[in-house]
Amino acid sequence: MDLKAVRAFVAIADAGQFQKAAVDLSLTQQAVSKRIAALEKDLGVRLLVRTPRGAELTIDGQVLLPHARALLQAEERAVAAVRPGERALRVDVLGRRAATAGLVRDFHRAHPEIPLDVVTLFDADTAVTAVRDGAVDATFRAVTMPGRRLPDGIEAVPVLDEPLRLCVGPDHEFARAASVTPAQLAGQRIWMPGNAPGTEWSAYYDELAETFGPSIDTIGPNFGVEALLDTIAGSPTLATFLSERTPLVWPADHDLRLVPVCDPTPVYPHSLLWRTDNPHPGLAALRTHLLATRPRLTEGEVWKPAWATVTS
Amino acid sequence: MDLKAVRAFVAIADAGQFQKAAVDLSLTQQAVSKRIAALEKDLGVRLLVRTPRGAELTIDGQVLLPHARALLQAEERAVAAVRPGERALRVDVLGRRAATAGLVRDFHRAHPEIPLDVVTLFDADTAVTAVRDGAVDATFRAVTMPGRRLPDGIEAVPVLDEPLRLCVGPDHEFARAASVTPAQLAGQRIWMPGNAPGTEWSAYYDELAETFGPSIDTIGPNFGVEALLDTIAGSPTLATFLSERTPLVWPADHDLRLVPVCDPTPVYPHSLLWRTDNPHPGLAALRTHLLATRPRLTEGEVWKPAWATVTS
DNA sequence: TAGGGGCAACAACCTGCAGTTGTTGTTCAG
DNA sequence: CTGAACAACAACTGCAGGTTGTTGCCCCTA
Repeated sequence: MDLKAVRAFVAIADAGQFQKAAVDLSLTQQAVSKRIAALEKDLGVRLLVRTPRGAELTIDGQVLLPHARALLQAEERAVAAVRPGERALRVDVLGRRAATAGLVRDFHRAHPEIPLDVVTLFDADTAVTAVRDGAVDATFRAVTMPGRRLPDGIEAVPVLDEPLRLCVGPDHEFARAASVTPAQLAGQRIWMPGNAPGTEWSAYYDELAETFGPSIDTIGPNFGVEALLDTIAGSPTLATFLSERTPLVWPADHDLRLVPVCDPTPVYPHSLLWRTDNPHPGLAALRTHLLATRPRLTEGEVWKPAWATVTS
Repeated sequence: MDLKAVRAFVAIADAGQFQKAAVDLSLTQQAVSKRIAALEKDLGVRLLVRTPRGAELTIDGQVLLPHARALLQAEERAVAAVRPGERALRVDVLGRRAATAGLVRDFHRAHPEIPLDVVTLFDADTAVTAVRDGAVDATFRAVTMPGRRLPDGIEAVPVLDEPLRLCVGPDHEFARAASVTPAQLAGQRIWMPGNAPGTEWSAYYDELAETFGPSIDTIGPNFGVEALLDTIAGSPTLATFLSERTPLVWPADHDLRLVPVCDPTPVYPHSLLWRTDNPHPGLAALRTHLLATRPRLTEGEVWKPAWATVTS
């Protein structure tokens, strides 16, 4: 299917005749005629009945018309999404399964009128660079990276401290525990696949392991969260960290437990980063929304990596 | 924007490299490379970063990808809508403002899983022919047309008797009447634009005028229902017929009245027509839904044209 | 460190299609 | 009966989109 032909079809449906449609499209009548002939041959149905006074839609034409308009609209949206200037608000999230993706979803529900594009960049470094260059308008990250400082003109505000939960199967040693302490995790095997080295997730878990002693496998093949939970559910020794905010379709036949971790509670500190002089109107709305809906900090003592402390 | 290029882009995003995408598309790597180059030039942004081990999405590429998929999906739906066989259920309604359009909307709400296309054909004759030829699966019409009989193999069942309401402005003689009788309408001027001669609407109002004596203008330019209501609201003599089921955005500043017509109540008899041997699964669902939600007949005496009486 | 493999871009060529101009055939209004 | 309006048909042309052949880059391995 050729979009130029579709555009010609819609133009004729609007104009009622080939001639006028051709003028609208800055083409000759013959060119329009050919486009329609090609489209009709493509689809195998007649779309227009040619009369001496113009053209009328056949039944198939009537049926196609709204779909054709939708198609052109989809094209327009696609082009607009990457058009420099006046494009949709672009937000980078750590991962589509992470809690920040939920925050963005909430924002979209609250402000459906603001066009939104969500991307996932490789690591905080890439994300900060992208924000600085204006390639994305905002990013949810744990600031700052170890040994790094934010570039000038980039602002950050903490929006969510995400407490970790230990996810274990029914035969695990902690399956019936009301809670565990990080100290109890020393020597445990915790599996966190899908965290590429160099990302701040990986750095976070590395520091957590170094501080409290569990062995955390942040590498290894990532076959998706379903496969991960499958493995956890069947193992008496393996565990993983999950957030209670992680939007999951919990498999009904897996008897998994989410055990809180306390004294201190390891939290993953999400902040919103943006460029101070970014004039995008959606950005201000996003900041306002996030601050308004920001939950209270976790009660009790929390732990986060030293490098992740936000000054604000 | 060229759909072939978009398809190449999505193929690369899925495959991770030009080479494999080219194989998937049954093209050479060079052709795919050219398509992407053209697309990038078109959009004015770089979509892919070429690496020695394949290609990765840029930020713009990440943003475009879901839009590109949506675009291809819209194309697929458009093609499917006119593909002979296994296409969506096609229903013809008298007009998108008429009550039958509301019935179809209700059906779609009740069965969103059944793909539906709505068309509006010129008159009952065209509609019945279309049903006979299989071009549409069902039509809502007033059967039978004067002097016509339904072709063999076409079945009809009455689904709605739509009572007419007289719509008048605040200065009209009947503006404060609780109801009027058709006999009272003798000599009144009633304006029903947009009913082309030869359609059953027109035939209906002609017979109504002949039976009870009002003068009904079924011709004249149709500037849309808003313009009609505008005129009615300002005139002390003009009136029009509306159905209370007509889905309208009632203009707040127009003090229009809908006066019931009784003794007898003129009703517009909508029936569903379909081809007995049409195997479309959605058709059975539509019939079932309509019969289940069919309202009781209007109370009191009703009037309808002799030719519109349904034998069932 | 050299060599081979894998990948994408570049170059040259070729086919065909999309556009143009010119013309015909049909219908309708005056 | 004639002219105007409209769409289809015919012939020509240029370039877009494909092909094959080749280069250049990077990475892995011996």
